[in-house]
Formats: sequence, structure tokens, C-alpha cells
Amino acid sequence: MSTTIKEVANRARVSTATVSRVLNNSGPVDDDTRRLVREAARELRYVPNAIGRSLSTRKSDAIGLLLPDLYGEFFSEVIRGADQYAQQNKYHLLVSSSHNNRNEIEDALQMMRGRVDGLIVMSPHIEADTLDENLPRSMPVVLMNCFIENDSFDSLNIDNYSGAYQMVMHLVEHGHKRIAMIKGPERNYDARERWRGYNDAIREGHALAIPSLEMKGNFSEASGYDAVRTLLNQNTKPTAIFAANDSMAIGALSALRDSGIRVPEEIALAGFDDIPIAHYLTPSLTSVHIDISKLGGMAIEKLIHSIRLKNEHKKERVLLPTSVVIRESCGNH
Amino acid sequence: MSTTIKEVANRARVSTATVSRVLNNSGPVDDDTRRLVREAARELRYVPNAIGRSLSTRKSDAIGLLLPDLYGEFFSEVIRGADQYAQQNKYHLLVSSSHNNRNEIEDALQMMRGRVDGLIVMSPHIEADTLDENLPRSMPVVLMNCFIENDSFDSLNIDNYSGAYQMVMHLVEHGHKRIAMIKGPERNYDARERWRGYNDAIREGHALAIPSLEMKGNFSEASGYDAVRTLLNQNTKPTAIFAANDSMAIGALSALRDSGIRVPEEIALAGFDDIPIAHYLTPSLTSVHIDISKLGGMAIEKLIHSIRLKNEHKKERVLLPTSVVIRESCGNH
DNA sequence: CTGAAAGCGCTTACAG
DNA sequence: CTGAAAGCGCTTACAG
Repeated sequence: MSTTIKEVANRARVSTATVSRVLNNSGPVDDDTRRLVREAARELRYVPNAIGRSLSTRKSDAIGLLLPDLYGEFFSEVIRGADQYAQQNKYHLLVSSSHNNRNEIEDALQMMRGRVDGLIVMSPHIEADTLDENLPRSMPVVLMNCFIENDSFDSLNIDNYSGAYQMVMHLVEHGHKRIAMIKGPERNYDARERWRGYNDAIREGHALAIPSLEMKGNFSEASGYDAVRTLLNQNTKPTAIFAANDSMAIGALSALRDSGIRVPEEIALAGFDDIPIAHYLTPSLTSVHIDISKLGGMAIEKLIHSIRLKNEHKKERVLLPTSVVIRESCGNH
Repeated sequence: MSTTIKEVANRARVSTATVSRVLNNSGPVDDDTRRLVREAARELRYVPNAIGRSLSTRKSDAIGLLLPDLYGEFFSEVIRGADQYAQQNKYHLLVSSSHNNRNEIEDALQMMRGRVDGLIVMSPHIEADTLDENLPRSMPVVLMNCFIENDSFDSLNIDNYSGAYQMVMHLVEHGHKRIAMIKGPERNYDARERWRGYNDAIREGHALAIPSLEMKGNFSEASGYDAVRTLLNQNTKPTAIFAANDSMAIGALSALRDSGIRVPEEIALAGFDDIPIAHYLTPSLTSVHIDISKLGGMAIEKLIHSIRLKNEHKKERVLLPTSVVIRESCGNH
């Protein structure tokens, strides 16, 4: 259907090799020939077929992005940051998401083979074995927000622990002793790290460690809402609530309002992620800031580096820093 | 690097043709041979190279998704819906975003050639010519939220006009005469349609058409905030505000609070999109609901249909319905 | 400077 | 039921 290199060659009365050389600026070509080829290509609106080129050069100029179920703004920010950086470096993004079990992940990994020069994997539950068994050794991989002990992959993680630790320590330093936490999904690595930061800050800050103040949540607004309703029905009430993400903090805020409890006067509230609207809530939400699009960009940067070095470089782990942003909801604005 | 079909053939002592037949369940193969090949493939952990297959079958099992700059939850919802439906039908998604000018769009279109079996284009400013000139005639395309008069492409649009019309009519019916609108970007088609719906509802509902109540905005929280500040400095003040999306409504809400104006008692507020947190705001936000992930899914559905029919089907335009969701912010809860 | 030929990894008529 | 061969669209040593 599309014009092929052969048709261009015919029209320009040269060989396909010459057409290829002209269009790729590789090898020496006579100026007149070059002009002839360019003209023929333009007249026929020739665009090289990426697949054909890929097969012969053994590279695809594409990067695979393996994502879990993508709900919420987090992923679009990752993709945005990744695509931006990739595009600047002439790479394209092959995105595959919604992998809920091992089989689906394996399918996705296999379909990536041949199609991409490297792979960014962001699947909280993935195991090193799954990667080893389904990818050739030579395939560069960057793990994002995965919990894999294995040292044979580059990895990029958010410094969830410090963020949570600093946030809770801030609350402690402002006199809070009974600080509740609305946790994220138990199997989620980010969520566990945030919880660990909370615990350490409570302990080291000499606040009260009260098990009944640790509420389950699943990162959704609804679970934040429910957690607060439960919390308020208990005997021991918190003076501050730390939600493991902003969505749950928003649900919590809504529940506190419905219960007639003023924030921050009666209960202080803090979230995690610092999504754009945190600033515009009533009261504005204190949160832990992450530069998510930067996370996506850095992953691509590391991956491209790894591709250039044919995956024979030293693998490293990078921790993306987080920072506490104090607003009205925690009362120390 | 990876195992090839040839190595499998060697190990099983058959031809590559036979290996291909076994692995694709095409053509008749003796049971014993079949077993032999399967075993060899398993032992070598053979996974067919997608590029090689693509080149010879002339299909890629991939669908391209051309997106504009992706900020906010809207796009991740589109991608989620699209990827889900695509995956069910054994298609993969090649995503390319951040195209701000014609050249970048053309680059993206060209890189898609050969790599995808069909293309979903969601670029508000794209023109039919650009598509015609950079894609082969045979390439199935679905336009999403594009404003193209051309009848040679399938298109899928949100019924922005009705949504806005119904929302504003609801306000009119509840006694509002001076209804302000915070508009979206001027060049954005969705934004223009929402504005058109607003205007018609004002006129047909016999509310007051007051030019100074039409504020500019760009879909961001900040622009919603600024619009309200400006609005409140004018002589003619509205009794209700319709924001062209929820992000701006959130900014507006924040500005109203900062100005000490109660919502909905003093000013009613309504948004568009019905993002998940609309429900959890204080007050909860009245908005126009769109099923965004469904939009993505439907686009893929139409595209797959078009691929199967080799793009020789009758092109059609589909309008995805919207619905008004009344909550507290407009005072008629 | 240029072209014929081989090859990238697969599939598929064709012949047997 | 099976294999040899051609071909998908490109690139790249190699020879001239």
C-alpha cells in the first residue's frame, strides 16, 4: 500500500542502497544523485517503513513502558515526563498497562521483545524471576517503584520513607501525640515505605504508638472517607491524621467536614503526593511533594544510557527525593 | 541475542516452516512433530520476534494513540479505557504525546507507519490535510475530540454542547439570571462547544446575556482562581458560575472561599468532567459527567472494526452522551 | 561514488 | 504432512 524504497529507487534510477544512503545521510553520495533521490522521495511522499528498518538494524527506537492498572493522575504524569524526555532523544513509547497477574505480565514482556530497545517496568508485584525468564539478558531494564532485592537491574524509587518520616516528624514537633495514619494497600511497596516512615517518626519523636489509630486504606477517596468515619467512632481520637496519599486525604477531609470537625483547628491533616489540587482544597492540603513527571523522565534517561552501553554498565539504584509542603490543613501554615 | 526460529528448527530437526505452523496452529502438522517442536521451543525459551512476524504478515497487532500534551487525569482515563479494550482484543498500544506543532505531529504520524494497524488521533488542532498527507489511504483512523469537518474519517466526540446546555439550563430553571462562565482555551474544540451550550441555554432560558460575565480560562486550577477574582471586582456580579471544567471549578471554589463568599448560598457553582474528587469537595461539586475511559474503549472498538474491514467501511460520527450530576455546590441538592 | 547480494526473523503459497 | 524458496522493507559490508 505504502510507497517502498524500491519504488523510490526505480523513479530515481538508482539502487535501493543509494536511496538508503541518501535518506540516512550514511556513506558518500554524489550531490546530483542525492538531489535526484530526494526529489523522487518527495514526489512519492516516501516515508521509510519502521518495521523494515528495525529488522535490519536490530533496533526499534522504541522504549516499552509496562504499567500496572492506571488509575489517577500519577500515571499520566509519569507518562508525560517519560514521553517528553523520550521524544527529545528520538525514542517512542510503547505503553502496556493493566497487568493484574503473572500471566498477563509475561504476555506483555514477550510482546515487547523485538519491538523495544529497552523497558521500563513499573509493576509493584513483579518478581526478578519473571523478568529473567521472559526477557533476553541483553535487554536494558529500569525498574520504577518496584520492590526487587535483585542487583542486576537499574532501579528508581521515590523516597517514600523520608517523605513520610519528615511529614510525621513535623506533626510531632508541633505538639501532636496521637497521630493516626490511613495506610495504602498492604501489598504496595510505596504504601509500606510510607508506613515505615510514619512508625519510625512516631517512635523517634516520642509520640504515642496506638495500633487502633492505624487505619487500612486503598489509595481511593472512598477509603479515606471510611477510615475517618471509623476513626471517629473509636474512643481514642487522633489530633492529627496522616494519609498515605492525597486522594485518601481528600476523602478524609470530606468525612471530617460531614462530622462537623474543623480542620486544622480540631484535627490536623496531611497527605502524600502533592497533586495539583492540594493547593486549592479548603483548607489547602499539607502534603509530601513528588516530582512525578521527573520520575518518568529520569527513568527514560537511565534507560537510554543503558541502551547506549548495551546493558553492560554498572546497575544502580536511585532514590528520588521528596519534600514536605506545609499548607493550611496541618495548622502550622 | 534472542533465540530465533531457526535455532528451534535445528533443535527439532524440522524446517522453520514447520516450526511456524506449530506455533501458530496453522496448517496441518503431525502430532509427533508438533510435540517435538513444542519441546524444542520450550527448552530454548523461544519467543517469536514481533518485528519479523510483522514484516511478513504486514500487520503489527498494535494500535497507535496520538495524544496532545497530557496534563491531568483525563488522559490517563482515556489510556486506561483504551488499553483495557485493546488488550482484550490482543492489540497493543503505541502512545505518542506532547505534540505542540504541525511538524511534531507529522513526525509522530510518520513514525507510526508500519508500526501500527490503525491510529487513534486526539489532537485538537490537527487538520485533515495533515492526516491525508502523512498517512497511507489504507490506514484506519479514529478521530477523538477533534474538530474536522471531513467525512473520510470515523470520529468520536463528547457531547459537550448538550452537557453544557443542560447544566446551564438547570441553573436558569432554579432562578439564576446572571450566570457567569469560565471558558476553556479558545482554540480547544471541547471548550468552544461548552461555551456554545452555555450561550444557547442563556438565550433560550431567557437569562441575561452579559458579556462581562464571560471569563477566559485555560482549564487549569489557577485560571479558575484568577477568573473569579476578576469577576468579583466587577460591578455586575453573578449569582452562579459555570466553569468549563472541574479543575477551573476547583480554582473558583478556592477563590470564592478566599473572598469570604459562601457556596452555594451566595453564589452557585458548577463544573464539567465530573472527576472523581468532585464528590469529595467542600461543598461537593455539581458537574457534567463524562465516562472518559469508555471514550477510550469505544475509540478502540471502532478502530478494530475498521481494521477488520480494511478501512473500507462507511465512516461515521459518534457523540458520547454526557449527564448532569447535581451536588451541593449549585444549591439544589 | 554506486550496485548486487546477503541478511535481519518471520510466514506462506507451492510442490512433493 | 513437510520442506525449499520467495518475500515482507529495509541496511550494509563487499566489490568494483
